[in-house]
Amino acid sequence: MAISERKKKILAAVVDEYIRTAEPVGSKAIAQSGCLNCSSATIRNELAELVAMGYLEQPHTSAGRVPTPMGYRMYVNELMEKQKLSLEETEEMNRRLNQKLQELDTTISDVSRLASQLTDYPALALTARSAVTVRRFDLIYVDANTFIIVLTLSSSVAKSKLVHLPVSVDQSMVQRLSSLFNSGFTGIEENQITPLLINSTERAADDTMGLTSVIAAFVIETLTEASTPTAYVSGENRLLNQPEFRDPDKAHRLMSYLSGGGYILPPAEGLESSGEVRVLIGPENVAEELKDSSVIVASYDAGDNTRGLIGVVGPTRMDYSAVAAKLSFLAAGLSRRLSSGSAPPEGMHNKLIIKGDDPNEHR
Amino acid sequence: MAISERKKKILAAVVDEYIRTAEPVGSKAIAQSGCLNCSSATIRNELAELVAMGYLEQPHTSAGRVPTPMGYRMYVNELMEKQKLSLEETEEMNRRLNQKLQELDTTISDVSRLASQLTDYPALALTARSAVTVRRFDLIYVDANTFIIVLTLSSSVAKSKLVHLPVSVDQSMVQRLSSLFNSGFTGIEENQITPLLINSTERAADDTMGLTSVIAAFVIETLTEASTPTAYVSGENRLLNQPEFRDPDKAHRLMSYLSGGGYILPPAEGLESSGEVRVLIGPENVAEELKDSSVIVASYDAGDNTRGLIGVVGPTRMDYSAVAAKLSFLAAGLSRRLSSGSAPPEGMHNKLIIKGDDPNEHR
DNA sequence: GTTGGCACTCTCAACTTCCGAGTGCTAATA
DNA sequence: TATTAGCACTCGGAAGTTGAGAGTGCCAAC
Repeated sequence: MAISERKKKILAAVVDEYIRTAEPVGSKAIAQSGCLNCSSATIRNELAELVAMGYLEQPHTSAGRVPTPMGYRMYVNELMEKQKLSLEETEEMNRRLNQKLQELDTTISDVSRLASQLTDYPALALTARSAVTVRRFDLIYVDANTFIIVLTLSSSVAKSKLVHLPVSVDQSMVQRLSSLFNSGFTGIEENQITPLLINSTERAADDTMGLTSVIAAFVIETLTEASTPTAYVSGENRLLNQPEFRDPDKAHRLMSYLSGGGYILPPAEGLESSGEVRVLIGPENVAEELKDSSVIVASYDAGDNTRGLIGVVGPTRMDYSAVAAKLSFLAAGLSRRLSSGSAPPEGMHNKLIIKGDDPNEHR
Repeated sequence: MAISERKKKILAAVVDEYIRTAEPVGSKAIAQSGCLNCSSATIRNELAELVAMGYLEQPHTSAGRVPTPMGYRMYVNELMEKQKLSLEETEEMNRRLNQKLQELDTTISDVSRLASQLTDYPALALTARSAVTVRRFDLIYVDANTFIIVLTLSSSVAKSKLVHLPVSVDQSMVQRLSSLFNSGFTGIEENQITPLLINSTERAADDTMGLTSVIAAFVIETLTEASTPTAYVSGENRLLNQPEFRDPDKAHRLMSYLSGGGYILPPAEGLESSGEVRVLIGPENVAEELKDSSVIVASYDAGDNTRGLIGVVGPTRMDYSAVAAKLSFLAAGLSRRLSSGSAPPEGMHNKLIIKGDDPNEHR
């Protein structure tokens, strides 16, 4: 059965009102809201039909109506007015985003924190790096017992490590290893680093002290770390602001789940363009713990064909429109700053390093 | 007025029982617990006096007694039996500690998570690095537009950064800068890096492209970061396990405070030897938000004359004895692994890098 | 100094009552 | 045929009531 225009309006009104008040919505409230010119009785009839159709439900006879997941779905897909952020809001967000991105390194987890602050829901951020390889090796000889490994990754990040040795090495050995690693270990992914490769390098370098395996271990570690998606969760405690989580047990369940990490995300994969937003309502989530919560995620482009996610978790009664707008904005801002060219994500703070900043900015 | 031996026993019994059950403790319960041979009436008399002395209080007439902060303080200082960890417990903790420390980098925040898991309270870890300087500079020339900065810090950690340039530089310039920084910027603290110093270096290097300031900025950033204490909080949500935080508002208040970072710690400074434990009970805390919670912290030695803290937060009704034992053990373990010599905290995973591992281990 | 006994207090859980919001239905109306 | 006004009915939740039980303080006896 098709849903009439008026029913849509009524459904939208119910969802809006419920999002605002967290209380079941009665026919009278809708009649008074003024967007329809008809009496509460008419609306009651319509409401009854919307219940029959599965868009709404009643907690009990003679309470107001509450949207079902199906109702929210309809709302998200067709009814809600896509919220435009006000000028002040975008400025505020830009300001804070810039501020965050000026700090180094922990960018992504900071953005997750920012998302949580802006939406007042728990937020999560997921990096999803794809294949990373070593582009270049440098070994710096410090003294007979110490050298530094410097790896330049395909993602244009340099990682280094200081190694102390219980035995002494000479400079020529370090040099030999450096060139061997540069030819043998660059451009390959972590899973292509086999014991065989390590052994042959060790023999070729005439290394009897196990230096090769130290270096190889660092390479494997670094590549694994760089290509493993990690999830950052922040603001779990904001859940307690929501009336539906006044039950400490319920809140605790979800919060532990969230703290546990981001097993939330399998269903959220497959977002294409950055800034695109996906909404998962209640039972649409695969995780049991999320079956009566909603997740909103936006994807961002981190360069190198990799994309990450930022999102928030809340009760099904979420302000989908506002949250979606904010996340989308954040994701887009993040993409602009991270993806363009192959500039390193960290430290765009200096004027000199201007590669691929926001193309809309005139400088 | 001095407190009699029997009163101490009774007080200890009340605290123990209250820690166990979170319910006010009645005279009968103590009489039956069997550690005193006297009737409940006698105990009632003693209890009344303990109330008068300020060690206990009654939520209302005709409820059992509950310890006051002063009562807890007495308990912690004199009465509680210092809990010994069982063999299984220490083994389990060692196992997990080793496991954590094999992973790199995020060690401290991992240990905080571990502390939270072990105690089932929210935990925090604070690094408190002191003055850090650069010990050595290396600039690696990659191509005309790219070079890598490698800083070796006095804390025996190497930090690196890949720099892309919009202009081209020649190798000799990079070399010049490298030696200038090595002579001018090593061994000094962040606050000694003045615009004057930067300017003179710039002129000496004949650098018209601002490379000097890029490098200097990275140095400042790195030193600042390395010497700024950071706090990691984990397991905030475990608070909800405690009956005293069943009120979501109360829980929320404390959790937000914790998520905000570690302003908790000023009062906890001044712990000397590592593994030493300090207990702050209720109003002894300076932070308003902690006035009816307790904090237990243990200090660890991170080498280089720096010490950090790990601790947990919970209701005043905490199992002080068990928690203190566990934290002390964790802190000691952490110290052993971090402090000895100047071995880098990260990556003890390889047999080769054996500097200053647990001296009790025979290998 | 210790104990048993007893009257008293106060909380908490269970139960009851009652109000009002909101419904569904019916009959009247446009 | 769609809408509206009116009305009886339902049900949840707040407020009030009650009773049981745990625990106390105090007194008199040991």
